[in-house]
Amino acid sequence: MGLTKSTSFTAEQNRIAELAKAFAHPARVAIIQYLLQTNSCVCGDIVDALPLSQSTVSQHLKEMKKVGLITGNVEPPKVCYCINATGWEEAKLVFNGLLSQFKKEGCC
Amino acid sequence: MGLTKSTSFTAEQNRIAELAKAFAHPARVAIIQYLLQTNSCVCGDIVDALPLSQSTVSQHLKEMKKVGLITGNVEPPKVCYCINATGWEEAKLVFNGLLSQFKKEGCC
DNA sequence: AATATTCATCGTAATATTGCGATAAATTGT
DNA sequence: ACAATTTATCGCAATATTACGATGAATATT
Repeated sequence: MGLTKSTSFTAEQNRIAELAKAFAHPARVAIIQYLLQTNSCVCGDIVDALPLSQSTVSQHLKEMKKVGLITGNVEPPKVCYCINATGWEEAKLVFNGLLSQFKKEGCC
Repeated sequence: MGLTKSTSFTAEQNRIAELAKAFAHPARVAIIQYLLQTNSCVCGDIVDALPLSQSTVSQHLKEMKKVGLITGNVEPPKVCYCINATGWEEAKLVFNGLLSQFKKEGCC
């Protein structure tokens, strides 16, 4: 099965894949769009805005935080989730860099 | 488990997620980079360039073709895989559109 | 027709992801 | 201390993904 070591690929390839995963599920996209569109960014509000349970949303948030795309500021008893400017800039660089490489004078 | 219907989310959210999946695995990224960097784009060459079996590479190519990011032109007995200009433009629009929405005057 | 080449598909196995309910942890307010 | 609120984590189940070898399909060559 999926026993491909990440060492089989370059660090850049692994990083791109990692960042892309943060966008590779509609719930994640919905969360990101919600964070972009509001200033509230409280976890509970995100849960209310999505057709998913609190625990599931929490997991998605955790994953996106792990790759550096969002941050979670504790404001007891709540947690304020936001886009992480640093990670977001990296994503912009990475995706723009990749997507701008195609010149349509292609082969076939 | 993963019983979230895609109908729970907007068509746009599903499409973004679908396109992101094409970039969400290092092998896919490697394939895309290979296609960007060469004009050869023959399936066999891609297989040789990756640490994966022919059947596995074929599956990845199939998936990326399904979402419209690449094309496969049959040139018996070979198949020439290329970036699909239309799908690529859509990906650029989609990701640029999303990534440009963040203004750092954020909340937290 | 038989063979060789190239790629797609099938069948199967291993792992990863997604999801939820239940429960734990942390803090506030009483 | 006790209850209430909010979020994280655990444990489990279902599905999806990834991977490979084996086999099949298609075409070109002999």
